[in-house]
Amino acid sequence: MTSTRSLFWFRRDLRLADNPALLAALANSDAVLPLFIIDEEIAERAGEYRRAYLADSLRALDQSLGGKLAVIAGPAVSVLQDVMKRHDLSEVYVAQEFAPYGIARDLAVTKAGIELQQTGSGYAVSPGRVRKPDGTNYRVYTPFFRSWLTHGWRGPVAAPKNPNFITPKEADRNFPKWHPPAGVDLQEAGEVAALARWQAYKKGGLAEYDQARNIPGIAGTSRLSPHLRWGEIHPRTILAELNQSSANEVFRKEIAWREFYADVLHHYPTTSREYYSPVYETMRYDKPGSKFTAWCEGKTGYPIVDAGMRQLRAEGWMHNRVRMVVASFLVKDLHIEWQHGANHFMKYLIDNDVASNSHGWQWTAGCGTDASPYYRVFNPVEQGKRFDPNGDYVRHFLPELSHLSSAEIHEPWNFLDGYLHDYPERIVDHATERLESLARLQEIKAAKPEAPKF
DNA sequence: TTTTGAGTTGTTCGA
DNA sequence: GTCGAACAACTCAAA
Repeated sequence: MTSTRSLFWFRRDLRLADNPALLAALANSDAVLPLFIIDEEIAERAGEYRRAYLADSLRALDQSLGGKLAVIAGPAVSVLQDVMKRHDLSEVYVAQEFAPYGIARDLAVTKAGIELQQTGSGYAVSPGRVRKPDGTNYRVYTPFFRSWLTHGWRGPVAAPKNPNFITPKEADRNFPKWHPPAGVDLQEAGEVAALARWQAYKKGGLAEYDQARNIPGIAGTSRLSPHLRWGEIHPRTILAELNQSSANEVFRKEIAWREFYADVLHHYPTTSREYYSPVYETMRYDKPGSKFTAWCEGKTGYPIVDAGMRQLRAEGWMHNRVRMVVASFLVKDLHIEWQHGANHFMKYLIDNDVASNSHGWQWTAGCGTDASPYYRVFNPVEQGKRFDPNGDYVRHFLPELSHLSSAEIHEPWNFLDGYLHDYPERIVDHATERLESLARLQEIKAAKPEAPKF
């Protein structure tokens, strides 16, 4: 019998535990070369934050593999062809990808004559699997969630035992030397860190998740999003350990939101960039200019908005409640199209998942899968007072407001010393822009019905 | 087919 | 300050 040598191509599944595709590679081969391909086009586009996180995650993965991870930069097709030839590898094992870029890349690989052995995906239920009784996909979250629960998923599988990995040549171990910008502290990457974070959160914050998740000033969320984005932990691993308590149920629903948005993007692949509700494309918007710059820099004059935008630059991450507030502000107070905000987020976020990002933005912009009958316009002052009542979050990211009391901090314009330390004046008046946004909505609502002539 | 009920995350207004 | 209704008649799922 001839020995079979295969390639395992790591992409968005940078882990050994609960990785059925990796198990399939090892089960069907005598030896497996683990490889990660650096896509230089993406690396160029990605910000320093994302790149630094990936570099950290690759180092962690290599450590788990006993120093046997090959890392090669270049176009996927030519790297695969070259590596397979040089190492005499006959099969390529992967987990299926569903984001537009991954789909296009894998299609190019397949068209070049390289067959991909696909097992599993980064979701408990792969996109496209949850269907209504009539076979069509869901467009509303709650019915999707119920159907997703009914569908169910397999349990987690253990990491491979005594795997026979091929040792790559030093020349094939080109780990990127990417670092975060000076003064930026990213959370630790890698499978070990992901599992440790999950276990600590399960023992600690999870029991209060339903209450604490909306308060950005405390560590009430799990911060597992970057780990899920890179597949350092699989959602199955998390779901298998959740119970029926209300806090666990809310957390399970957040996992399901990730799966819902992946499913929606799967069925409507252009919605990563285009309007899910096309009528919103006809709305009047303002071109991004100095106000957009102020938003990016956290200098809008609205404390909760500015604190969020500065957290993004400080940590490559932003609290979910605040993501909604800053997104609503960009679209409904500054009248700037959601794609500009989504691009900015993708550049900075270490959890940059295109499905969750684009559809999270579209939900807030009003053009997404929100089933609400009314047009939500977040009030940045009310949101600040309600979810950051002590001002802890604002104070942490806006030192120029740290002298203000919790009663003053969300409305510095009402207090004599509000601008003592050069905090910017408000760039717009929220009440005015809210009405402007509603007026622009009326324009498209009025234009939409094309009445028959007779 | 037609009908009925439900819909993540909100805000404002007036009692 | 608190609380319920209105928002606007919508879209979608499911029976």
